[in-house]
Amino acid sequence: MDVFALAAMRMDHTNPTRPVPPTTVRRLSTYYRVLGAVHSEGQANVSSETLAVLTGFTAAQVRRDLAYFGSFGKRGVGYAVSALRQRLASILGIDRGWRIGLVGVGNLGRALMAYPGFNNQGFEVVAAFDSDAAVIGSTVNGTRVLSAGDLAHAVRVDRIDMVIVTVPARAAQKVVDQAVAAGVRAILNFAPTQLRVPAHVQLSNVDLAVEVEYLSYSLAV
Amino acid sequence: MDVFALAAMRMDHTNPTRPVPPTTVRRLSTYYRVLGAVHSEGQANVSSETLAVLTGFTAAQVRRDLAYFGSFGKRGVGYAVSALRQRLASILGIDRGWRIGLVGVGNLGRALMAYPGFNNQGFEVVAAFDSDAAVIGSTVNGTRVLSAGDLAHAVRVDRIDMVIVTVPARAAQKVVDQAVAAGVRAILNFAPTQLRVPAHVQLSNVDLAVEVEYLSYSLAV
DNA sequence: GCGTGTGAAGCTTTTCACAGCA
DNA sequence: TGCTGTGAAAAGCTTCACACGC
Repeated sequence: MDVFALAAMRMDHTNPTRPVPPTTVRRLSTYYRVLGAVHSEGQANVSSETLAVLTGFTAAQVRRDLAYFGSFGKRGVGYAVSALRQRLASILGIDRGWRIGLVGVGNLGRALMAYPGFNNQGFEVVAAFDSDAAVIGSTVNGTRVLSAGDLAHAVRVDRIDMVIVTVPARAAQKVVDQAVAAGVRAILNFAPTQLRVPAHVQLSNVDLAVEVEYLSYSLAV
Repeated sequence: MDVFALAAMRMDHTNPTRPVPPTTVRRLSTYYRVLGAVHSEGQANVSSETLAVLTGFTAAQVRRDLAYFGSFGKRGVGYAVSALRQRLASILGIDRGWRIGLVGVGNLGRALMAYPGFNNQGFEVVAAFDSDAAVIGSTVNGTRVLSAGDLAHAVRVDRIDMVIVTVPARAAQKVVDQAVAAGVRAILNFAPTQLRVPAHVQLSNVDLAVEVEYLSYSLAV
């Protein structure tokens, strides 16, 4: 492919021309979810104003967010629900069947394995891991639980792209080191601790205490 | 108390003089957590640079964040670990023993009830609720599980300040309406749906799908 | 007429860089 | 000397408001 073909690709409204704010990417996820509801109600088109009501964002935000990826709405009409939903899936990469390994089959790990939109919508938990002999060998949500020691091997054999970490904080870095050494490209960390990963590995953290404490602050003011 | 006493209160470095960015409040939560670790290592003082390494934020962010609430560090020395930790607890309001009701005792609800820093650190889950007869009456993490129908009554009798919602999306609005009508002041919502609450009620949402999809986007780019 | 797409303005948040105090 | 606290600059993000195309 030559340089002109590459330039054409960039012009076809599949790739953004300007940098996309991280805040926008996080909102895309919510648009995708509510479009599912709109779709199952049989609506063919939806306006930025309606999406604003359904998501809690503003209409201007909705239009700006979607416009990063091309002109996708029709003036006077709105956005085609089904096409927009597919487009968002493609942009978010959740149409690729990412292969996920989940480490730590406690309550949080089980909750995530059963979460609507995790094991189905574009993600497949292909293996789960734990260090508790009472859990190893059992099946959770249709996925076999392996020994934590098998993580590196399984990452390679099962071609795991992403690891979700739901182990206690003290065990998290070791898990991540093994996963990274075995070639994992992304880590989603739920353990309340700061993890170190090489620059080529994507890391996101979810701290379950942050939002409660934010609410506590709001009440206390 | 006269107007001068009130003015003095505002000058005593307990209350911020400038508006505090929400981003700062969310980071305070992380400072509080890592200060616990620093404290148990016996460190008396800690610099903004060290806090930056431990949290993944920048040293300038740390100093700016803490300075919203007063001059709390010593130049050339850093921040007094123990005093800063107590101060953050006071700012975040997590020294007040907020009384929490948790609705939806599935895996996610159980995970939160067992979460370090939830049931202890300043929050007390005083009652849990579910609609499943197989769970009602049992005890989870030392808390009795009541019928979801008892929510409004329990909010009043047990003086519940905050409700954590870990029910399926379709059941969430009803739970919130009951809790709000009974006088709850804050809602922490884990259900993937947009909730409506009156302006005087604080609402925070945690969407567990957002960060996985953000990682998916990062991998797909 | 309706509702998108987007310059421009406004606001928020981060980063820089250094004066000033222990 | 070391490290905080903070003006000022830069970067990032949201909102406004309206031209334009369906």
